[in-house]
Amino acid sequence: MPDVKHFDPEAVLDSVEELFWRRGVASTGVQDIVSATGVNRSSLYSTFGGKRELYVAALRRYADRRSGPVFRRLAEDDRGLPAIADFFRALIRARCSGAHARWGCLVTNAHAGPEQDDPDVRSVLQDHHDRLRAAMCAALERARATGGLRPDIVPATSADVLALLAYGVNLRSRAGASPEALAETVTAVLASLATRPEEIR
Amino acid sequence: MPDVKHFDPEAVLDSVEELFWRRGVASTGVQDIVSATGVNRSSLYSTFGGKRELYVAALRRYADRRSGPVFRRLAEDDRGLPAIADFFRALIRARCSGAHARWGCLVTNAHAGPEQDDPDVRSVLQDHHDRLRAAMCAALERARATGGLRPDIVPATSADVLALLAYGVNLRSRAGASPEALAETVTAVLASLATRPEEIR
DNA sequence: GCTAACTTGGAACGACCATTCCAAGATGGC
DNA sequence: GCCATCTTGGAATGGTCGTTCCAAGTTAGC
Repeated sequence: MPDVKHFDPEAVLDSVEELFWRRGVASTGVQDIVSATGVNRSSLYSTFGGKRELYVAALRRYADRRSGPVFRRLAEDDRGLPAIADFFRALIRARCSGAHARWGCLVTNAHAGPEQDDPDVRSVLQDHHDRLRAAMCAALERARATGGLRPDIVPATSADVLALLAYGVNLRSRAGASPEALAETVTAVLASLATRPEEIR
Repeated sequence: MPDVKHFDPEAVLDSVEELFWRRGVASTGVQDIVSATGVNRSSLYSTFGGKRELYVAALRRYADRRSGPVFRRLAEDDRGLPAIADFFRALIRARCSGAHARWGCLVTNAHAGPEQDDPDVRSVLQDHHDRLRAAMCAALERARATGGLRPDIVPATSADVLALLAYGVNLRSRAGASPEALAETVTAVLASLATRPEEIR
């Protein structure tokens, strides 16, 4: 009976995610979203709530659709350390070149801003962190199973190390760190985990 | 001949540094600075320039007076790995408890915001990063000299690892990471560098 | 005590902020 | 074609933003 929406909310969230990712929450106004999407303010507010809700939705979307699949692939990859090496290779490439070069990671960026003390945001951060750690841990356990991990390495603890390392890569890539230097840093960490250096590939 | 300043610019910068540190650049208005310092807008503008200049000055001050001495102490400490362990112990304590708990590091935070593409800000970030790496590298070379470092460890590369780790600690502590978990993560990295586990203390 | 030089208080600026409101428009079922 | 129902356009809200401006106040040298 009623009128139907004249736009695709999912497509709007895509644009919003990109805006917040590239320019940050504080620097992105509702007007910017209106301009970028072509959707009217009223429609934005009636559909999503407000700026805060838009940000949380975009953040959740980023964690689900961008980080999520990557983490899942890592967790399901049964090669062990080479899987982790590939993860970091792809990460560094995405952070330093291509369409999103020097944008960092939306979730990582959220850690550093005032937005992180919003409970909804905080829960996305925690969830994201747990999933990253779990994926790392799974990959390390594969490495252990195939004998690729040094005997004194504890997967759960080293998963934390690798997670923090990923945040570091996300951060420093924003300031223009060279992909080569980042790759060397990552390789050094992986070498400290491997029984044989060639394990990392 | 002229009138003299009725306030201490250094004291103002102290307050400004704290405001930007705690609440972030974007969320801190000039009005907040006026209220916190009691110094009039006109005086602020005629003395410092504007908000951008105030932020850059505060950031530089943070790097010089907060990070600087800590880096210097680390670089001059001749104990090797225990010096690095102490550095991280103090870092974690400062980030997770006390007056600045969960504030993170002003320089680390600057990486994630839109302020980082200001050339002046960028140069502070680069300088800060270089000094952190150099201090880590110096400490690692001491460890090498005293035989505390595994033979396959390259100080310069591991310095990069430790620097990224420090950024990771700064970031995650903001989201409420437990000091115990962070300490365990750091210990795992240090253990991978040491010839003998007891080297870390 | 006068004056030149600088600081200070406080109002005012225009631009932008997120949000609200309502009349006008569009739609699907009858 | 009509109506109930939702969406849309666009103006308007009150607030805050960073910055500017100028008159009034304060000081040191003469």
